[in-house]
Amino acid sequence: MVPQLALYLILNGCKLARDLEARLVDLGNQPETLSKSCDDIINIFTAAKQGLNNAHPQDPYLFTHGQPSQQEWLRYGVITPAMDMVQSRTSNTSMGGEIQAMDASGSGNASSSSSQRSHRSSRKGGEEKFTIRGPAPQMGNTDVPPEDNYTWRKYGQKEILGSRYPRAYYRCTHQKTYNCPAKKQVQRLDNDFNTFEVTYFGQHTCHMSSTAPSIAPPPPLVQDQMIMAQAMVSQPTLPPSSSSSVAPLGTWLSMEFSLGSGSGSSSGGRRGGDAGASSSSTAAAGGRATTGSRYGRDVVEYLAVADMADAMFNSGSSSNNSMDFIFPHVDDKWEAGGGGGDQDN
DNA sequence: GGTATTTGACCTCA
DNA sequence: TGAGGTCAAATACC
Repeated sequence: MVPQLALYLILNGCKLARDLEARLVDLGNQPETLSKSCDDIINIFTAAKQGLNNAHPQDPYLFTHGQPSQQEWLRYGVITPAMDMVQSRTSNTSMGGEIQAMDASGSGNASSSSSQRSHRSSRKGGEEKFTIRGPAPQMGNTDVPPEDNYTWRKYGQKEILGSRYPRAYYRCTHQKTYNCPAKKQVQRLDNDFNTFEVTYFGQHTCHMSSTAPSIAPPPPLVQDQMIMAQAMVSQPTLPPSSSSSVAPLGTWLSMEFSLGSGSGSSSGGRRGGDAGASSSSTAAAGGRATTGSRYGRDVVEYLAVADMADAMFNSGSSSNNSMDFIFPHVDDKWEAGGGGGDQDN
């Protein structure tokens, strides 16, 4: 029996390879990018291989229960700082699955001196946070942070001392309506323009409110699972020689799944016309960073994500391999020509 | 008109 | 005191 997640990784590795092949001509004069893409693919297959090697015959579906134990992670052979991070997060997950604690900002490569600085909020009360990293879209608008199925409103941007790129500040769109304290900061890495570092603060309470929209954003558990998948891809058990904890092409795969077959949140947002042209706040050229999506789209996206996550991690006894459910979406996306052009995140 | 982003000013804290 | 974080007026888009 093959762990489903290993299959997932293998398939994603194949897709990354195909993607690389398709872009080979364009990247012919970009050895660094090529090298990076190769690393990504190698990392994914390495993780998959280790997963296969460490899979226990009696435990074909490792993540059936959604929240694997430390032992399960270890057995799977993919325990890494990121896994540790996820593990700590899941272990601190309450019934509602809210984020309790996490700070992985120091676990990766030092992105910038400023990023090591404590945030204002953490100065105040040690507000819990967690950081994830991933590549900016390589096609289309590369300035938009990845979609995470919550709706965010940008409320500020700041040049950070020692950082080449500004930091953008977002808070939950429902902050006022539902008193949701969730926030996030998005910043490119100094040494890697193509990589975003997204730091989340606080817990989303908007989906808990009895008056909140009937269809809420994905439950944190789903997000945990998504992050697990990201971490699997971005933090395979490779020697720490890969100084970067970033996995450019693959890290946001699960995020991209959330885009479903649509053209990305931008098309559903109020700036549909800016699709593909919305820019970061720095690229002032008229566009705007559309970080959130309207609920109308979120509904569809969330349901798709939830179903896929469920299929990925909870397929358990089903003989009907859920991967068939998952990857057609991926294929759609892939075949959409890297459809990034229309995607806003 | 409603909702979003931009951006300079202000606030907070180490 | 200075850097990071937030506010809020101005502006843009639907």
